[in-house]
Amino acid sequence: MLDPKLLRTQPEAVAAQLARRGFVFDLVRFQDLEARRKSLQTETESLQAERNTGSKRIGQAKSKGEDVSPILADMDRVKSQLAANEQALGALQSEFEEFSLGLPNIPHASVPEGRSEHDNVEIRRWGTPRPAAGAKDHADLGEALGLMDFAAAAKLTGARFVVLRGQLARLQRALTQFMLDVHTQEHGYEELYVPFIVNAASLRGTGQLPKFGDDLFALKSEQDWRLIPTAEVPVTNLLRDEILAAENLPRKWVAHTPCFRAEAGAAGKDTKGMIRQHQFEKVELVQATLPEKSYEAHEELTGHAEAILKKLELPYRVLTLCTGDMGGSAAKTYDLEVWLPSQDRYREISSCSNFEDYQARRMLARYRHPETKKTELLHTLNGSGLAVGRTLVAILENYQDEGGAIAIPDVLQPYLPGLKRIEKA
RNA sequence: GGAGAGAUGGCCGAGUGGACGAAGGCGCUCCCCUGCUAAGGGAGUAUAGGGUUUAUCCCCUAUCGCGGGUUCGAAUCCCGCUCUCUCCGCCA
Repeated sequence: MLDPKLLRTQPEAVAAQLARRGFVFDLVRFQDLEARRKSLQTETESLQAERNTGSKRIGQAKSKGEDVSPILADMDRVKSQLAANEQALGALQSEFEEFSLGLPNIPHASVPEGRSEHDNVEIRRWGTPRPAAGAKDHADLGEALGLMDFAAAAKLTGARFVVLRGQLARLQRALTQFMLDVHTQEHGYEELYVPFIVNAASLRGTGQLPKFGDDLFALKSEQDWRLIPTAEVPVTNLLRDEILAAENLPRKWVAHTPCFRAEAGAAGKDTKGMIRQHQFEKVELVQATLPEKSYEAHEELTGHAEAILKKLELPYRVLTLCTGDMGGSAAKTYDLEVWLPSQDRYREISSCSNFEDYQARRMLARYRHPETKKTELLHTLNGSGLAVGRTLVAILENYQDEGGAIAIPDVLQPYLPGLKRIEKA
């Protein structure tokens, strides 16, 4: 959510900033809503004040044994007027809220302007990509090994699921544990396990609702519950309605969870293999920082995700997402893309974003300013560190040999004692 | 799943229709006193929204788990829900 004061005082400037994303801020509608809100709210609140003082006078008069009927008659008028006002104000406020929740974040000044993924800006590369020639894709490799079974998953559930077997299942577990260990032991994150089902308030807090509900799996239960699309949701919402002490900042959390995505708009995309699944494992990094520290933290957090790729010796590049490709809640996003030889290109494996106070305002995540003693909004950040399923894909493709066997990266040896290669049994 | 009890500020806890945004205590902050320590005295100490303002101040509104209702007036009465605790059952 954007700062309502900013919206009120500088609506044109906000509109110009959002236009960089290609978002059309309806200035006329906003100013109309705002004008109606202001007059209706002040009017309603003064009626409430009138009612409150009137009620107090009745109490006082009664205790003195005086006649209260003249005041009561007056209260009758206030009451009926107030009822109408409160109803109108409530309706207006929900309209206003819906409008504000639909506004995306203002992009940071350093974010390149652009319309689509083609306008993203590559800022660095690491490693030497192996040539595409002769490289099999991960699905062919995995199936040939007999360790990756899409048909079985289709029987159990449907398309966009997979069954991993044997050493591949074990490799995924090793990867997860490796990532968690690096982030907790080398990067200072606290490890969490969190619910994989969340309520609507949590999804609103991080920005998945109200606009992107189609991407979520909803549970058929009494409660309004959804499967998490990312650990970002439960982890960041730990901050919801909290006021942290400044000395406890930054908070750095890492959590491994499955992620569930309906992939509503992805029909026909990445239909083969494990790239785009309804369910995948991810290790997620989340930070909450002082506002003035968040960009520093953003670079740091991105580096933490990169560290995993480096240790696994997987070639990758880093992009700054352009205004048009960035998620609505983010002020700035770096994507990490890993080299996939079979596709002869880099594919997203991590997305690291600074949300500034956009999520914090939605979820009232605050800290107490040590000098002013007032509450201020935190800045929140997150990034994949990394998407485990896609990391598995990258290892298969980058560590394959001519015979279709997969070498195990050195750094995973402690997690897979004795296993040097995965090959057909 | 069944039965019962409960939810009040940072914490404990009082409050069953009117001067209650909420006693009292603890904690915390500032000041005073005290030659150190201990003790003592005073003041302050929720959040959000709005109005006003350069800002502070000030004013208004809302909030006693959440949502409705009754009433001139609700922490207090009524209805629904959520969560917590205890016992029983079941279960990893």
